[in-house]
Amino acid sequence: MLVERAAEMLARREPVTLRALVAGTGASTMAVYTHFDGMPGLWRAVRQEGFTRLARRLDEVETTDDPVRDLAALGAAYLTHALADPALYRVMFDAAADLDDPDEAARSFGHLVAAADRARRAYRFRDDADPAAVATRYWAAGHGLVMLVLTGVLPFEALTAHAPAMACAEFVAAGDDPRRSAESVRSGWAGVELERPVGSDSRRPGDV
Amino acid sequence: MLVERAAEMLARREPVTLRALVAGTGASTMAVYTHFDGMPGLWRAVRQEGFTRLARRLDEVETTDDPVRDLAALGAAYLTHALADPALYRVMFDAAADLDDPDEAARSFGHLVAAADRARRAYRFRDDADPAAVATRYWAAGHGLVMLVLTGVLPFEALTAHAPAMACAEFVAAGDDPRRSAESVRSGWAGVELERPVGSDSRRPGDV
DNA sequence: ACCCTATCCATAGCAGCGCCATGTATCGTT
DNA sequence: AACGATACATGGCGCTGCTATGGATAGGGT
Repeated sequence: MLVERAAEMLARREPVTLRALVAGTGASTMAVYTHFDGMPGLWRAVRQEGFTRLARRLDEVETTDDPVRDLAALGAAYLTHALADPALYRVMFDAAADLDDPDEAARSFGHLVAAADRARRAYRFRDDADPAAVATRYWAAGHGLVMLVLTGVLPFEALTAHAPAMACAEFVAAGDDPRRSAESVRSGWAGVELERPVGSDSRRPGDV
Repeated sequence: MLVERAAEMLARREPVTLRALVAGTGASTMAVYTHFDGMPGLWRAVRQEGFTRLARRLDEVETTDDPVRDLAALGAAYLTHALADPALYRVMFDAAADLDDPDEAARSFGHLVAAADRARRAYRFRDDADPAAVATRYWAAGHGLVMLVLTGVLPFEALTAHAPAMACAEFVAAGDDPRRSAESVRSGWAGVELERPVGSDSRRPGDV
């Protein structure tokens, strides 16, 4: 499939051009137009693929009786996804509002909202802590951190140095006890080993 | 100057191409090569211009005897800068690690570190709260939020809905009292009216 | 006053890009 | 078996960033 091939080229840091994409597949450039309605359509499909992979990864995070731990685990899975294919992650959020099926992205976000709501019902978060708001802030914080790392502004080590603390900050702000929060986050991150991306990403505007 | 012109075209959402850039200036395409060493060099200069404008904006934020308020005010100025020219902000962080003068970006960051350090010395933050770490987390959180808004993932209203709360979360995590923190943030945001960008940004990969 | 040198820029043309009009082949339907 | 629809290969268009070449201008040394 051309979308997978595009994702591979993205991961290999090859420029994803129309001709390079179809070369070797036996297909011609027209295939991109009949199936994706041109390059913008292909990029849209690639973004969709990125969100599909993310959803798959978040689906695998198991639900425990500690919802704050689950939130931390979801965050760790999210960062793992971003590091697994940094170029794909950047493409995902280059125009994340333009997807074929926005519901898939919403479904991933729903994992966060559900966990936040469970934390509220378990009296870890305040009763008036809006789960959607907590999820949004948690997500935005993680997105910002990982983006700064992927663009080379912050070093790779910044992820492990700051991600758990930032998660804790949001959870405590939502009402969780600081000590319990720290313990849950530690537990949610247990076994997660973030892997440094293969090469520093130094795209320029105009690159893919 | 070609850099200002590029920034204007960016703000007008015109595609910034080499020929369109020099058209009307009397200059020819070669000027970009003698002065900027090609388009990548021009983009680097545009990013630098973006960080210069940011630094100027942060310089104007006054220092008071409430360092947490100052942190909030710096954050508000940062978001104001991002909204003043969303396209420029996106270009800035497209390859923010590649600048002619990285010290300028560091100087802006230094404002945050200095304010965090003053908060620590004023016993608002814990004594072991590393000012650089606090500044980094605060920055990452704000960057993530504003990026999600600029890419159209979150609505404009998300800024005012979440930015102060996210700031508070970081400050409290650094040791500040929740009530005092909320009051300082409110004070730092006083008078700041974020303006919705002119049009929703719907770039695609390959666009500028 | 002269020329030599260095810098800058205008011209024109290159290869590559996304895109699409056209003609051909292949498939499923009746 | 004949038809209609869909998918694809070809070739070329206009655009992009880029650069080799040559002309113009200014500054300094003799």
